[in-house]
Amino acid sequence: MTTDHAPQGYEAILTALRREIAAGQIAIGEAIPSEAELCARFRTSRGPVRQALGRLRDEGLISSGRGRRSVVLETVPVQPFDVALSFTQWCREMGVRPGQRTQRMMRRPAQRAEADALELADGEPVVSLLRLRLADDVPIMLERLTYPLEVGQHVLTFDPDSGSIFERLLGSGVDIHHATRSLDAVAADAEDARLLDVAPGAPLLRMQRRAFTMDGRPIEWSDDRYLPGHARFASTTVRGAVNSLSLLRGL
Amino acid sequence: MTTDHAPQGYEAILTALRREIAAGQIAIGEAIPSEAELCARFRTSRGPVRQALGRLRDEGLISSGRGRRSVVLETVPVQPFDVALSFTQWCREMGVRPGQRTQRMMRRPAQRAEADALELADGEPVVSLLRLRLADDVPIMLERLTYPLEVGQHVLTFDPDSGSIFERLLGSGVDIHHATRSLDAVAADAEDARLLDVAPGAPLLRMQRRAFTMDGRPIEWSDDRYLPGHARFASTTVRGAVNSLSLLRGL
DNA sequence: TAGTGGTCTAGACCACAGA
DNA sequence: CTGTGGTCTAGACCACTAG
Repeated sequence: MTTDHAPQGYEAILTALRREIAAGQIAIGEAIPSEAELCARFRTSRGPVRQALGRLRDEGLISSGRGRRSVVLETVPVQPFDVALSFTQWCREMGVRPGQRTQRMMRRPAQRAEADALELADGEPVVSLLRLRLADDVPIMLERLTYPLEVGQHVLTFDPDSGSIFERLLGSGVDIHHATRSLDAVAADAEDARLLDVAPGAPLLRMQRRAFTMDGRPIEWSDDRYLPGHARFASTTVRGAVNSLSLLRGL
Repeated sequence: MTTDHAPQGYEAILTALRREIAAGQIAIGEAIPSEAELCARFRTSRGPVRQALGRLRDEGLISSGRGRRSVVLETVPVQPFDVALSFTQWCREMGVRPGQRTQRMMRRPAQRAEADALELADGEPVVSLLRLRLADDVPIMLERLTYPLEVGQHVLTFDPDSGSIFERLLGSGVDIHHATRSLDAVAADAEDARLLDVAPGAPLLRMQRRAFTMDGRPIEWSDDRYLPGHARFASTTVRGAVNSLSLLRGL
């Protein structure tokens, strides 16, 4: 669902700068052009220029401050929303071939944790999947997905081994607007161990996710368990910018 | 290092709205005042109002879009920079009593991984600490901190059981400007197991962090291992907003 | 002191959602 | 259709940094 038209307005400035930084045309530690120079180059006023620079700052790509030139930081790449939610998109971005082996797909009554997460009554029907995800044919992650029936019907009529459920849902008009994620570590249970080919009790990195529509209805609940060493999560925090990763107390 | 003066300009709008949302004066799912209303209320133009709203959007507190009113989301709290970097600050925010039991503090030559992370030559002197961190006297996290000597000297002349190293460094004029963090899961080694009181091999949530000055010099390298169940990391991602948590390939 | 980025003003046009 | 938020313009003043 990524539009690949040449961006206009402040997004043109944003992608141009992002590209130049990524390509190393502006080295780490070097100053980017001043706002005045960017205004001239893109024939625009300061508004759009500052909008683009603000985004780069929030992403941790540059550092700026009163009186100083803005400077390129050593940085962790920031991923767009789609990549953040879709294993398939993530693989593409990483240059590996995404794969999946669906273990189970079923319609059944919601268990308590699922009902809570999806804001359903206990026992209401949900669609649940258990899929092993592969990168270049190597098992990397085990995902347990749960959808309310209304959403899950689009999944039931879909071959889950054929590609991205996320893209399928978007194509079906399901509007995923925002998501919350929680990261912790768990010991592999028997099923995890068998499918990911590790010893029972081995440490796994778990990401639990809830996805919502614009009006706040939960439409997906997932429990993804990653093999450490094959995947990790990263973030950059800059003083004065937004910091979207929080440390919370236990469940 | 948090200034507590009454904020001015767009920050006044920001904190006012944040407070109202936090206090539940605007319930989840409800619309916040329109931009025009906020302009009138704060006697300002759209610029500052939009600056405040943009921040709230990036933080995942509200959702907005063309033609629609902006709406309060169910949300994960966003933590300021200090809280994100300081266990002591985090505990205060969470309403628990921070504690620490320093196991080791020493000056020694850098090991290879440390030298890499701090951009030092192999064997250059560093200051390293091993501290068990407690919340309400319960062990929660084991931290291994490493500083280049130049920074570490401020730590050596400090009683590490007396409080926050982060605050000590800020007070010594060490300017921590940005940080990168990486999250994965590891099995507890013998030392971890003994200090955190778990079985060897038990899963731990690991956060590795590098902190930098404004000009990009690394000034801290840390490896924090959290007991799962006592702490987890969370993030909210909103379509169109910045997403500062990235999934990366293995190390 | 000259130039920078941070903030603000007071307008404007547009795409879109909801009544 | 009206009002909303998204974007843009062309100015302005300020605090600050670097030369």
